Amino acid sequence: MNYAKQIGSIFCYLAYSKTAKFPRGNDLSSTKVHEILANLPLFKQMEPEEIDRIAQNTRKLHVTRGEIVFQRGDPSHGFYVVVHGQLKLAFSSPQGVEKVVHLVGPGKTFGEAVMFMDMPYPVYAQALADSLLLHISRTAVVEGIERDPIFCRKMLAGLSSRLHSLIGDVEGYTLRSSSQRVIGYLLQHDCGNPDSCKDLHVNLTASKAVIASRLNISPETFSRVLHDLSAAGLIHVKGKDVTILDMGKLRAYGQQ
Amino acid sequence: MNYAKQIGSIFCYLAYSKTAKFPRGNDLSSTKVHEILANLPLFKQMEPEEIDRIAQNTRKLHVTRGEIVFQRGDPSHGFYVVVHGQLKLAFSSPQGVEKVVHLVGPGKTFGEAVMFMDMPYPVYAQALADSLLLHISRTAVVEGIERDPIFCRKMLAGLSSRLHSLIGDVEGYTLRSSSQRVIGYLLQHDCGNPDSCKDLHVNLTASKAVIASRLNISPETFSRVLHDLSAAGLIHVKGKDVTILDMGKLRAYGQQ
DNA sequence: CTCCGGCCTTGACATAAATCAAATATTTCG
DNA sequence: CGAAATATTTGATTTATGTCAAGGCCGGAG
Repeated sequence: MNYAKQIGSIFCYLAYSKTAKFPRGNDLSSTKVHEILANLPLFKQMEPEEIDRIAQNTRKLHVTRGEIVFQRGDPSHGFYVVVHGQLKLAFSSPQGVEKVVHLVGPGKTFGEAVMFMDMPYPVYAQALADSLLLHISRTAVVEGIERDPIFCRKMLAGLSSRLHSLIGDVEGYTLRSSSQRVIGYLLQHDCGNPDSCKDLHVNLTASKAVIASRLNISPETFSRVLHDLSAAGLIHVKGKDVTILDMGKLRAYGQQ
Repeated sequence: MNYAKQIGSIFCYLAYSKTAKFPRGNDLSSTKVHEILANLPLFKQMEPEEIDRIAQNTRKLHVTRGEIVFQRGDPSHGFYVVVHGQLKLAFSSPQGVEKVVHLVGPGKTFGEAVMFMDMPYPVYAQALADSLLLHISRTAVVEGIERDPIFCRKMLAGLSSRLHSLIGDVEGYTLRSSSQRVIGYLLQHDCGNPDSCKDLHVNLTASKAVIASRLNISPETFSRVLHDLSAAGLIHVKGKDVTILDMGKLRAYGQQ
């Protein structure tokens, strides 16, 4: 069975050189909200006038690197879409240790779950890079659900898949060693056909410390694991570029 | 701030002496499915004829202690309600180590999330005691969603709260020590007003080994933590009965 | 009652991974 | 460009928790 698939989605924050679903170079702040929304899978099926209704209740949000979008404990009034940039969702212990739960990149949404409950955010959100977000208000979503069962089903599907990936995370945290988690993370890039991926190039989208936290290991351990895998000739690391030299052996290494 | 609330819901499987929402002594297999459904929060708002429609697509399921309800990898065709009894959801590593993700007791549901995706179960379900389950078919749910936006919202709320509690679990696993997790588990029984809970009695609903697995610690460590807390005069343990002797100190002990 | 088998506890020991500390890279920015 | 800040690596040490092993307890079967 496919190891990467077993591991689930702890490891969904690698990116080939260009993942951007939105134009990058030009001025996005002038892009019509409607356009962006219409391109999200969540709204794909919607009538234009419905999307307009949503757009009416959507506001653009520019955040700079390091900026906090919301704090743990804040009340939720809607959910967010990342147009470009990257954010982390994390909590910190009383002693100040930080744990990254999730990394969110372009085209991805976050905060849906909290929106549906009368509960404050259990995590905080911080921008890892200057980013453009959309904030879609709860009322628009609730209306959308009343009106459109398909939208509702998509919302359910979205939550379900988030839940599924969290289960994968829990499995990783509880059942796998630190090196297995790192390997699973790298193998996330497994393309369907392993044979065609003899020499796979991978790009870490965040600082190694952040990724380490996401994998629930210390930066030191992360560094050491990468070192060991390099020494074993399984990967090659140059800065944020990781080349998988031997997919099969890497997968096998993770199995034991 | 309230520690137990921070910890979230790793720890939702303690029970006061009687939690049963369903009659216990008499023959439940003759109870009308309709009745049981109508008492679930999920279906509370529904018209009787709608509930009938659901009941039409529901089947009763008797399982005996140790029986597997579904395996990891099985396809999902609906979700389950526990009428009475108890189940565990768990996965096991290639090396055969088992990790309990969730304990499900009377009145609770499981398997909703997987139902909404085209994915096999990521965990398996096994009865910890002889149990009566209902299985509600996916088609009934999908129909219900089409027809009734309120039902849809409740489904969303249910998934959201599951997600929320999983986040709490992740927080526990990654940020707390083993003794903190045990304490959080015990404090789950925090009633709203701490002053009125000077002497709280708690009952472990599953074997200590299962609970230890749920908390992601070895049975030995679990035993030792309980021992230490007893030695410190914070709790008193007699078999599966745990008495919290000093709530405040127990909470403080967990804080550091 | 009393014997058996599964659970639980306790102790001794092993170990993965964290922490601490210091040396290098790498990036940022005046 | 070059200095300061930040990120990463590497080594030495500590520590929490797991593993192994043995003994005790308790509840059910006979």
